[in-house]
Amino acid sequence: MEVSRDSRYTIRPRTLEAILEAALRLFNSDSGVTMSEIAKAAGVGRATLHRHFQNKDDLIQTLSARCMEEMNAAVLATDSTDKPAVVRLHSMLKSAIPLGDRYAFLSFERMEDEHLQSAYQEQLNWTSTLIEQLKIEQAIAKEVPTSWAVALVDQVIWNAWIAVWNSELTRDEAVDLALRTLLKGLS
Amino acid sequence: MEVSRDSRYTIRPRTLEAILEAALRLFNSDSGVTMSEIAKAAGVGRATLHRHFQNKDDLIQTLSARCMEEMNAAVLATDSTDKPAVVRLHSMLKSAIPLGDRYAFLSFERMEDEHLQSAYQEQLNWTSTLIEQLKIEQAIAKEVPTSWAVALVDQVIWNAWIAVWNSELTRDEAVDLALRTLLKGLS
DNA sequence: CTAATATGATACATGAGTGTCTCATATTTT
DNA sequence: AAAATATGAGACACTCATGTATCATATTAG
Repeated sequence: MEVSRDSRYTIRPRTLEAILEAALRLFNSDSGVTMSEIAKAAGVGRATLHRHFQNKDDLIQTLSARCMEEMNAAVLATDSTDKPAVVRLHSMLKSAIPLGDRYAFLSFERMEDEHLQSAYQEQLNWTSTLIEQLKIEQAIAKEVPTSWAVALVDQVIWNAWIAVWNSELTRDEAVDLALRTLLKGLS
Repeated sequence: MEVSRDSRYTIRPRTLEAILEAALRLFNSDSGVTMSEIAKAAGVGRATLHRHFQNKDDLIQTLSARCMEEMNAAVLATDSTDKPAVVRLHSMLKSAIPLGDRYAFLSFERMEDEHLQSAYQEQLNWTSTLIEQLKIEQAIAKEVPTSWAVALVDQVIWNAWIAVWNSELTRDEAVDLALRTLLKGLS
């Protein structure tokens, strides 16, 4: 990985991080950002961007892959299949909410790359399986469509991340509120 | 209202409807649609678009105003302040979910127009007030931040509309599921 | 039916974002 | 310190969406 467009140059770690960090932030507030804006926000020359990424799609793809890896690593690191589904959901939220911006980016951007798309689908399937387990353990009702539950989980994670980002809630408060909302609603 | 850019021409009702309908649909799937794409989807010449809308912002603004009116009319028509808050929430969902695409458009697009922005803020305040009433009537817990509840209502409406649009749920099923999710979560 | 006029198609000008290249400079490596 | 090399800045060409103007045609109004 990390193959630059122009093989004559090797991107410096700091440059790469600055670009991806700025790109993630800007894409989350406006999917129509220009390469110039990203370069400026990253404190990097516009030419450097084009030196290492063929085009915007290439940048998005690299960013998507990065986000996917981070999410998978974070969630799987704390997951333990043998524990009750509610516990698994809680630790999943605890891992995912701090990475809410990554999560949202993956949801928002349309992925043209097939490999990435199937990886994302796998992530959705992971959540589906967890939902099914929650149903078996009667933590959530059978009548609730799994697709509805999966979508709600996605949105609650995003909600929680926003709240933390706005300093409306602490990280732990957001996690608890998210779990509570999923299991018991607002009551 | 309905003042065209070029005062020499008066837009025909069918043309206006076709444009706004197509624009709403396309904007909801990609905020970066071009005027050409909108014209094509509306079955209208590109020139006609420019004849009646100064620019894309003008189109978005007109569309926003239209959506705002529809939402307000639909929600206020069935609202009755004297009824229990849960009943009001239910009828609000019933009115709003079929207009989910309008609702989402208003949430997604950043409104530069001050008048529209304050109108939208007023809508959010309306929801906030309803949430407060729900707290007083102990339908939802006091500890839940109102901002969290408002955001959740927004997202659940969008969720429900998507489910209906995908034919995963009937309109009534979606309304019930949305209400249930808000009040009792997935359990 | 006839006049008025909104629309479609086309051509054209403009501006913005993109992508490439070059060279001086800053940074890293040895 | 010296060599290697990644970066920044600027100039350039290219593409595409935007916006305007014109004229023939279709639609509507009288």
